[in-house]
Amino acid sequence: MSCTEQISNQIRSRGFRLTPQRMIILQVLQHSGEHLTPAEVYEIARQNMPSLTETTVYRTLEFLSENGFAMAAHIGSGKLVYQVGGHDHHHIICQKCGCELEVSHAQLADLYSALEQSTGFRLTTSHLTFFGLCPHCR
Amino acid sequence: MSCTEQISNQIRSRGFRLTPQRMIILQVLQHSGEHLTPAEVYEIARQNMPSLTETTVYRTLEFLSENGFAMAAHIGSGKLVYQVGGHDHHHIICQKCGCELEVSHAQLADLYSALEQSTGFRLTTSHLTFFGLCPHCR
DNA sequence: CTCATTGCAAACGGTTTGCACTGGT
DNA sequence: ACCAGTGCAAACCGTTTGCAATGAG
Repeated sequence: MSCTEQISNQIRSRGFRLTPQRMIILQVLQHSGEHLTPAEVYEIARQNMPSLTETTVYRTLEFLSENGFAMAAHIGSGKLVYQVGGHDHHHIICQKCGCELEVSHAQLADLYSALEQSTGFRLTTSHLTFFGLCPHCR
Repeated sequence: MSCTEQISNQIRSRGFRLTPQRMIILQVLQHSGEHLTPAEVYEIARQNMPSLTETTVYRTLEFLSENGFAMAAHIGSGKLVYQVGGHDHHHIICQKCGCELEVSHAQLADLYSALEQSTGFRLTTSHLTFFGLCPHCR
């Protein structure tokens, strides 16, 4: 059973309705693997379902993240993005040229446990964005 | 000479004009010590200068951060905030009750140098926001 | 059949822009 | 006197909302 099917079943079994809109948006997120803005999701999903509205994309993304089917994160510049699955990673963005580098969550694991210990919080942040100057621009 | 005066002189000596609006906005940032949203700056500054417009606040804050007189950062929920000085700190926000905890930059210093080493970037991020559950809500 | 979900259109909040006026240098 | 900086009003973009119609269960 594909991963999308797993989620589909969960949606139904939790008493929500599995609409074509939800399936397509899920597939878009799943297929891209990356984090997408609502506008990006809309653009892609629309190709399979021209009748889809942006409103529904917003509502569906909120629905998915509220119920743990997708994750929402604020990426640099304050844009909201969504992604499925647990591919935890972070970004470093160069302030000058705009290039991006991915940082695995493993590199932050120590920091996370140290912070959890010192603050008592249980951390769930799924995405951090660091800014700086890349080797080329510094 | 006060810190505001230092900046004032720098503004003039770099060929920019030192307007009452810029002085008041600088004082607001300096006095608060915290990071403020443009709207908050506007609200406070307006008390001393009722004729001040929100447009000017936006343009002045951009001017200040572009020229290194203030720092801009994206805080959780994608809001843009500004602050003066180098009071580097970060926040942990509880997803449930919304309470905030300040995290000193010292706790992240090790991570920063490790990241700089492994990526070659020179990091300048002035503010990170972590999300999680506070001791009370977890 | 019922109610969750959708589409449409309109409102919203934060931010940006064009343009004429003002005031710092 | 000149031009950087301001105020005003209107545009802009991403997001949210009210309401009637639809379609999944």
